[in-house]
Amino acid sequence: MKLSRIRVADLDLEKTLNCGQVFHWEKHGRGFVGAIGDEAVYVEHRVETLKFFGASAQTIRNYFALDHSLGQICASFPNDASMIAAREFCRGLRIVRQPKWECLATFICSSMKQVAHIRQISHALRKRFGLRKEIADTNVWTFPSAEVLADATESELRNCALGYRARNLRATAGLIAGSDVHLEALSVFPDDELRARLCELPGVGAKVANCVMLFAYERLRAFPIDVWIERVLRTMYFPRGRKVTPRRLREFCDSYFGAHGGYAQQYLFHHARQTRLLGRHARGMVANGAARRA
DNA sequence: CTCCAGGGATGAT
DNA sequence: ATCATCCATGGA
Repeated sequence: MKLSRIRVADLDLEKTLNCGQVFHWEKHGRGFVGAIGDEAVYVEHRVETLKFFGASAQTIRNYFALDHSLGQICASFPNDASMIAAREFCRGLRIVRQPKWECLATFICSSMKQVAHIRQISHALRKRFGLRKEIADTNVWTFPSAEVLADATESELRNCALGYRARNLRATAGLIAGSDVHLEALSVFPDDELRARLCELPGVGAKVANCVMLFAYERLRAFPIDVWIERVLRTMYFPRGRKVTPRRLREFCDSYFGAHGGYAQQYLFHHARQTRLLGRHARGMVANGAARRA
């Protein structure tokens, strides 16, 4: 396995692959193995250098979004205490460009699941329905197509620990496979219409739609609000807020975090999770340092 | 054991 | 328009 190299500054591969935007990369040796589309890939980050095998430099650059200017993106964040801390902690974390179907399907499976279990579901679906590839003396599996999952029975999907999500995944796979919906074609729509179209799919609501927009359609303004982010918002941005409705939270996020709100969201999410801030063992211990309301 | 998780769909106020 | 419930499953 002869590794190719790309010069790259401003990348934290570990945070990028473990922050909860993508769920199938696994540590292997000094790097990670996974799949980019149907290609099995090994990647390893050294100082200022990304070493890789299994795909073209162009594919690697595109997937890891090495063209995103993190300097400009971070400069666009609001300068409150929470954002500054998250920005510092997540230095080098990039929002990658995921294949659309894979991202949509995975996030349909994500509802009411911890990140660790989403990884388990992703792996189970790949191993049961995907294609096995060998890389770096180990195996990885590609994500199964919508056609394959549409042909699976609900019972077969439930065997991948999907629970009640199996019905939604199968139904949405059917719409994609039957050409009722063309995920690539949705790229032409502006954010609001894209979100509305995605929300028409079974198992897709505002949160999942925003994840798919951010992680697969490169809509860097999309701001998914999940239970973690809601805790961050209520604690840091709306302390002593009594009647902060979901609608009010939504309006705040869309206006306050700016053009790269999705990046800001991912940084806040990963920072809160990794530092166990606001977790159920540390609730209420973050009274000071709260950001001033906008 | 209990509690909770990168929510969504449905039906009742 | 907001609110309550249910939905499977497994990690912590």
